[in-house]
Amino acid sequence: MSIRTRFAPSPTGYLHVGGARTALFNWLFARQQGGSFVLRIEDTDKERNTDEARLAIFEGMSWLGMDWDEGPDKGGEFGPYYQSERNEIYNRYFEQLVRADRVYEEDGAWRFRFERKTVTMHDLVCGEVTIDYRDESNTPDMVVKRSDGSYVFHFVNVVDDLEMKISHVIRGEDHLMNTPKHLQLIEAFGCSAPAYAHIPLILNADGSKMSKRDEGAAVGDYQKQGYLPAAVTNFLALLGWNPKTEDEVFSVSELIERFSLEQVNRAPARFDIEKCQWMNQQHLAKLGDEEFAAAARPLVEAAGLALGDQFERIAAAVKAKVRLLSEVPAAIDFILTDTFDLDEEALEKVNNNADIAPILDGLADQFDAITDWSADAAKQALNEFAEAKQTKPGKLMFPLRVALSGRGHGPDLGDILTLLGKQRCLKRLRSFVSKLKST
RNA sequence: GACCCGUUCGUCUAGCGGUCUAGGACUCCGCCCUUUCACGGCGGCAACACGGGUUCGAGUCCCGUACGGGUCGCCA
Repeated sequence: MSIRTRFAPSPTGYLHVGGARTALFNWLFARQQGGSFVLRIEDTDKERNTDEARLAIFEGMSWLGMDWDEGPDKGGEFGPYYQSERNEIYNRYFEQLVRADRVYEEDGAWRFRFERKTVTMHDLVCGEVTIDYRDESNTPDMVVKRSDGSYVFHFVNVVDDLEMKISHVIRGEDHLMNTPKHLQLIEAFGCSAPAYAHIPLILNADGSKMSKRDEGAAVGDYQKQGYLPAAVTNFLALLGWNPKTEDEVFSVSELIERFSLEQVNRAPARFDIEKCQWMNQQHLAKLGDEEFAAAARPLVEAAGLALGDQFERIAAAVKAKVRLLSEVPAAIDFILTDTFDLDEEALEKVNNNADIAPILDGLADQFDAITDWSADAAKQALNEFAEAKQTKPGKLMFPLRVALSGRGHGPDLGDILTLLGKQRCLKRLRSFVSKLKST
């Protein structure tokens, strides 16, 4: 029996992180088991479907690195993979229900007649769950075909999973109560059911249900804010699943290797953006300089900054210092351009030392005397100067940092000195001194 | 309301009857490293929802209560 999983979103909005995580669990499981991962678009709600939403699904999936073996634009043995194109198949299955007298008409719609008995499912995550269908008030016969002739979700979803030979249905817990309905339908078709695994939902930080519109709900936003797909994947995987080790930072292939449905939790998890950012920082730090520069480039360009020919080195100087790639432009703008803001707080800190202006002025002279500029040469000059002034070099480094970069945080001072070069350092130092005097 | 599922630090979680004076991670705080900024290292604060059982022994099993989530559509 081959392992086949699927992700079956409906194109009615952007790709939601909850949906992405469902897709991820299916994808990880399929990849680990050497099975197939199918993408099926459930576009039966003509009113709400949009092309934009359909594209957002493809883009989100691709960005996160979840490739599908069968699906739209890819084809496969069990297509078509848009439900809107599968009507003949549904008609066939519906006829079967008619012949077996399992459906009846009501107001033009067709209802499926449940068997009035208890239905037990064996969920891979939730365990054994029994629902009593003898209680008719709680489980009214469900509509499978609308009065306009179209089929509803429960029907098409079940038919497609059967037709596409899906072996494991991994979906959100919001479908748990639907499963006995699906089981009854499958039984009526005389087929055997796939295995089910219902994974807990993702909640907002305050514990409320996470839905569209909520902060951090759209996968596309993570891309815009400069998250690495591998970091988001890693974070999402750890929400409701644990790898049984104390490590938390995993590459995608490590996740595939370790994933297991048995280790999926049953309680819903809250979405903690702080930890997600930390995770991103961890993944960012593991990148090579070249990779990091390539990942940061589009965001720096989008900020309207000219890259210059030293971009890779400049970007590398802040690699271990940012949590999000979107922080990169503001972290290096003072190197790429000469017009940048002076941080008031940092300036105030420097001004706390009333005697600093003449000292920095003297340091500028010292720098000016350097013929062969380098970070080491500049630091040596700084040391000698500090000694002459009977102060510690460390005392001068923060003011120098602020003078050169306009802020208190940033790349290593040595990197700043090198990347800026002698002339720009001198100019900034002098102009900063004049600002100090005038304050 | 009915029916399901759940409940360990603020958050993500380890724990599957004794090894738990409950472990790890994020956040926060302190120290160290760093002549600067970070990274990093070390340490600290902080949890078994509550009440009954079962048991020699319960965070771990059972039952209630409370709380949270889900589902009750001709949406998916």
